[in-house]
Amino acid sequence: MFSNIDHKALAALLHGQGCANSLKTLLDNREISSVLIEPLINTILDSFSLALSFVDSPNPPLHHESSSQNMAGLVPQRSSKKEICGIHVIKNYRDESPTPRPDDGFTWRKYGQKTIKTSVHQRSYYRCAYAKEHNCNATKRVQMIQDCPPVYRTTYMGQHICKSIPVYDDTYGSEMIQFDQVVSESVMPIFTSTDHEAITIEEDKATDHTMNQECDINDFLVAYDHFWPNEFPSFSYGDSVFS
DNA sequence: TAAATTTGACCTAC
DNA sequence: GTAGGTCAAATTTA
Repeated sequence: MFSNIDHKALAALLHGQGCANSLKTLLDNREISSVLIEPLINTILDSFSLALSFVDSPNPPLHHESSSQNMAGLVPQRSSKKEICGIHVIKNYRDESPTPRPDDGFTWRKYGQKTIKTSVHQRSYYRCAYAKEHNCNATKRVQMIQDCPPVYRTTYMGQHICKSIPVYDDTYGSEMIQFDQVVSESVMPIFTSTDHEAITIEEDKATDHTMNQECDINDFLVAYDHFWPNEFPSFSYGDSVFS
């Protein structure tokens, strides 16, 4: 089952989900008041930051002091999530485009490919192209998880410290991640980019039994084809910006 | 010809 | 012993 940290990350996400629901209710009722809305938005953003921090960082930042009290009880601490050589898994994205998207804002170099026992598809391994020059430890794994339509899972690991220039507008920061709507209580919330293009986040284990068992509540999938045709909402992770 | 990719071998954790 | 991850030589591509 989930670790204590996973529970806290989930709790943070659910907290943000609840606030997103409240925000939606306000908007539905045309109660467009900054006094009401801003605290909710701040709390939602903090929920994301905190949830990510449980996964990624021993010292998670809180972007909005104004709402940090709302997250009382969700004390950040070092994630107990699976580590490989001290590197934390960061994100999984599901790419429903015919080919895995290479232009995620960083330059990658393929260094390996393996047939995975639990999947008929091979898994490709990439590391940052500047791994040696800048001692950047960022890596990613790309694996097809479905033939029709082609679906790829990309798992990002480590942090980019190479300061490579993201393809997408850097004006998006972590604070630009926002909830647009919440589909249901049983579905993870939806990210949107700044043009409000919906990005579905699915909990992985419940739906993908063909993959190997690397995913937990912290790993989620994003429909790339919803994501990439528009400006990718880069989000900060420590000193890195993930796109 | 340099850079990128492929692929079999090797290493390590379980 | 097995499986996943990485290395590095060989091969391909621009």
